[in-house]
Amino acid sequence: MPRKKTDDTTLDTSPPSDGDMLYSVFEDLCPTRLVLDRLADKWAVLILDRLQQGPLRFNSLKRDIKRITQKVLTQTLRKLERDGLIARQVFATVPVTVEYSLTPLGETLNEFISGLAHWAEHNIEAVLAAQAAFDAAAAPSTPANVTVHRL
Amino acid sequence: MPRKKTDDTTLDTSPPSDGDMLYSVFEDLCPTRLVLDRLADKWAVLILDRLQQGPLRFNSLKRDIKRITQKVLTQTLRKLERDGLIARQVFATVPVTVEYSLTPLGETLNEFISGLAHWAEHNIEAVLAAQAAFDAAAAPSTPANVTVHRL
DNA sequence: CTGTATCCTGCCAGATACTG
DNA sequence: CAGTATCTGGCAGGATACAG
Repeated sequence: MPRKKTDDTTLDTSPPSDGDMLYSVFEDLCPTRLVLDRLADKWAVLILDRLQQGPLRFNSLKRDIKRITQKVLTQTLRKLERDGLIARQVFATVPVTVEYSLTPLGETLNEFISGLAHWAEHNIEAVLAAQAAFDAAAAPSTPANVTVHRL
Repeated sequence: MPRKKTDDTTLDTSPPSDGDMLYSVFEDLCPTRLVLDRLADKWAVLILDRLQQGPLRFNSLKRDIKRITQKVLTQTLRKLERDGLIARQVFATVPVTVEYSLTPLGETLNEFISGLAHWAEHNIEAVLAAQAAFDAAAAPSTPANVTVHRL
């Protein structure tokens, strides 16, 4: 069976379509949302990151990205290929060889991811602290000198 | 009932934990992943964007972000609050009033989102073109002078 | 107004088996 | 080696009802 066109994760059918603004995050066909949806995919980011160092074969990726299944790896690679972020090259060796690499477009996106990673590492402390504070306030299991009575 | 500590979407229990690298996207507790997981949330980005113009009340957000349900709005606001990205202020008016606003941390993150939006709008043409080319190659329903025979 | 509590449903990741 | 096909369970997200 030939490759089927899997239109999922691209756009959803927005029934009411009550909007009259164009190209907004509030619209379903917003470019930002499309990109965000790609970045939303944990595995996609992992793959993009992995390919930063150069082209890799299918099983190399599978080995590197531990705990990813063949199916999900294939699906994610297809999506990235479809978006023009990675390139797929087949070599007619005896057991066929397939190599994946970043396209120029994929490289520019990767730069953004790097920037985001930088932000994340720079601010992770603050986020973690905020979470701890929030949790402490919400669930004071034993906040300080408070005695908890249980039946 | 007091607010419960909802630890979902924060970290998952990684059973094998086969990694010996620290702070990598390959680790589950990678800062980048944490941030990415927030951005992955469609509604979260929408809220962050909405708050860019200033503080908003719960129902304002609900009205602005069409098609979001109360439950999901509340959940998302809690997550963002927990991460220290937005602040929640309660006014003891007769029907209680609650206002949400960006924290400084949230504002810096928003700048990154803006950058990403810029990239998206700049490159959406290329992505769309790549998708069209991919689909055409994968599903040549009637690519050119090809006759399709059906029973 | 600003939530919480339930129930319900669809979709997607994971596991598994098979193929060129 | 690099996939495809199929089944399944869990859970995020929607709808709805109710409450302080």
